[in-house]
Amino acid sequence: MNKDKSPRKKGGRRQSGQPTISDVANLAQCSPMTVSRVINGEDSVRKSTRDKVLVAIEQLNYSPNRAARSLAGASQIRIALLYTNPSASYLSELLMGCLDEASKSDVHLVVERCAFGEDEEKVVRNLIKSGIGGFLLPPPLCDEQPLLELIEELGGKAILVGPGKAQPHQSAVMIDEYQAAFDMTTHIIGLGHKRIGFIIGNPYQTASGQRLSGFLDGMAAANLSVPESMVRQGLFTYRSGIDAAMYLLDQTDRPTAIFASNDDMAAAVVSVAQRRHLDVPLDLSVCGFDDTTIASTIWPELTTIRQPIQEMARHALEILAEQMRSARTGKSSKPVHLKIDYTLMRRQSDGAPGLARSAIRKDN
Amino acid sequence: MNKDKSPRKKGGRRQSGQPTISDVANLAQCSPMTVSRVINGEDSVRKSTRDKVLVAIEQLNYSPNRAARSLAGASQIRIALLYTNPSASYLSELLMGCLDEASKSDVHLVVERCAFGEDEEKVVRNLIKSGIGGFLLPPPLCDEQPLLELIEELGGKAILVGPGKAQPHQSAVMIDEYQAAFDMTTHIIGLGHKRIGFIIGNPYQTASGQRLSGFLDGMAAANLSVPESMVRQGLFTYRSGIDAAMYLLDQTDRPTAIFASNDDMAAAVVSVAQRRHLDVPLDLSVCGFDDTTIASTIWPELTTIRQPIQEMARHALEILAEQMRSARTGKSSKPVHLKIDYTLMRRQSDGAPGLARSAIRKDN
DNA sequence: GCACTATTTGATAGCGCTACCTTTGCTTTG
DNA sequence: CAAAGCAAAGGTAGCGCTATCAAATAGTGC
Repeated sequence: MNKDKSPRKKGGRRQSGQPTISDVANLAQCSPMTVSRVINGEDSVRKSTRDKVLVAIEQLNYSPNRAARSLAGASQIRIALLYTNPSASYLSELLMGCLDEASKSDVHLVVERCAFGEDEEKVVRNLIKSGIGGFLLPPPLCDEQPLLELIEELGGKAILVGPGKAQPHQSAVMIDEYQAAFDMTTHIIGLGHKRIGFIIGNPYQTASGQRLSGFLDGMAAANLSVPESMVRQGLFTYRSGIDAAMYLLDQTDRPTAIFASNDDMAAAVVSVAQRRHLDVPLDLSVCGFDDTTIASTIWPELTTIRQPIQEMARHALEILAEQMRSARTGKSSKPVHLKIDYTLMRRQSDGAPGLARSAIRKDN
Repeated sequence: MNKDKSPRKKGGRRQSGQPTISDVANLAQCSPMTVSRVINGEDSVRKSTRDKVLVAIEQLNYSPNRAARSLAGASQIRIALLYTNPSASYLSELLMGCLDEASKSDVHLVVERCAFGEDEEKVVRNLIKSGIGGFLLPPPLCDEQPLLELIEELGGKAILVGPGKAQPHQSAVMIDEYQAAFDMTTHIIGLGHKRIGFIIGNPYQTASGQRLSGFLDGMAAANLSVPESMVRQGLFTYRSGIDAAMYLLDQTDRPTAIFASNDDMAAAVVSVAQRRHLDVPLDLSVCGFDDTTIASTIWPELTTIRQPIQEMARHALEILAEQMRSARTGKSSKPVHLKIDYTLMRRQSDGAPGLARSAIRKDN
């Protein structure tokens, strides 16, 4: 009946001007259903047909209408992104990644604050009751065992973003914290440092332990000893970084480099050093971890480890959505543990120790 | 295959279990159409009927299905949130507010990076071509006249979030920058300071001028003079804050308080002060503006002005969506300029001018 | 070749809602 | 009292997509 590009017949209420699935079908000379199949990656479409459809999609610059899709498909997967500590930069990157993927895979994303240990349970219960089936948990929530158990008990699915260590029951997207710390340590050693201080992160987050191990093994691998006085506990906060830095720099044989388990503490180290008129990086190299905003705000900017948080978020959402979709059709799926590559961001806070540097060309 | 426990007649594909508009209509003994009218606040419904419907809605705890709504209504308002400088904390707050409101008012939100001055035009053109009708512009994009003109020219609508100054053609949601700076100045004076330094923000952002005026007028209102040596240009960056702080503190009669036009620069002031062994706030009070993450990360935490960014974002999106909706039905609407209240966040970086040590200790 | 599964494709019928038009039930008037 | 006017309610037909099932086509073994 409806022939073609006569855009409106009587009763036509179309307005968006966007091409529809039928437009594509017409161009590709097949039925809308087939186009739908191609879009949804079903594999019962012959290669030649699929290609024709793909070409038509490309040509029309078609993109499916979300509203129609979720109406018809009754799919509407709903996922909550829980957060506690609004470490803003982390959160916003996370958000960007999630948003992007959510709109791509047609997931309804709900962002909800979930105060650590407090009303946690209530929040989760409410969300599940309101139809949320999946949870995206960034640190430190992803390290909280009771929360994970609660979600599982209530029939929700969870995926962990950036946990220090993978859990057997939940999927996770993470970087190799241990390896990253190891690499950073090796990098510092490569600069010529031998006496290197380390500030441990919050002991309740599993990542802290991984980073510490990475550091220790990195030192061991270079046959460097780590006296007890060169390792100090911190809490991931700037304050704790100040205390730890003071302790480390008070040692009679002070370190020529300090590797802090996150950027906030590293920034604190820089501040303490400068108060003591130690030039960073000339007198003291400082390295952080995470590449949060503060790392590139302060001066000198921090050499640190960057996690591709946005990418991780995207993957996490994708995996979770996929698992939920297959769960709906009865299939159960095993937890996936995806490791993503990190980057060592070389900036201005590190260099060869002391005089050695001025003897060497100062080109970096 | 097992024929499932189909609780419905064949063809019934409902799954959500949520009540639909027809359920409400049945209960209220009227047609779905009437219910729709009530939901949409049309006024051609008799009071008695409307009440019956309202009761039914309440009873069933009905809420309309967004997907169906936007499919049928062909509404689907699409708004892009453009950003340049990923000042993460600002962005994430902005995002949270937008997300929340977007899902409430059924707006499709697209978040897009728009490099300052660079491919700006291309980004905007593409977005408009892809059906985006509205733009949410946070600083510094909201101060860029060419961008505003481009959007208007292409038929898009824009709303400015936190511009220094309202534009006659665009709606805006903002705080009173001038008044906030004035208040902060008055606050500092109230602490007992007389010699107060000021660091100006990036001269290309209109907010900078507003803040400066607020400061100057605040000083004038207290009959305090502002020697030229007490005001220094900055660029909103930490680096520029360091330079400005050094300049101000190098003056023979150095200030007892410094008010920086944003938190990054204020943090830099603290750092410089500490390097010179000036205690903050005992020897020098420091105040910032914006309440970004760094303000509460460093030690001492900064006293600063907090904008309720989330709330502003919510309002902005709401206003823009409303304008777009009415624009579609032919009505045109005047730009709205909404002023939101800010808060002076009192923290640890300010206090009465210290009497104790006036001389600079220069030991280690 | 023919019956008999696989594999692909197509037709149909909605998903829950609203635009648009028609009908109903009153008032207004001449 | 009929013609007309108007407000309130209902009916119909999709919005763009997918679930479901039926049809067509291709692939198999005897």
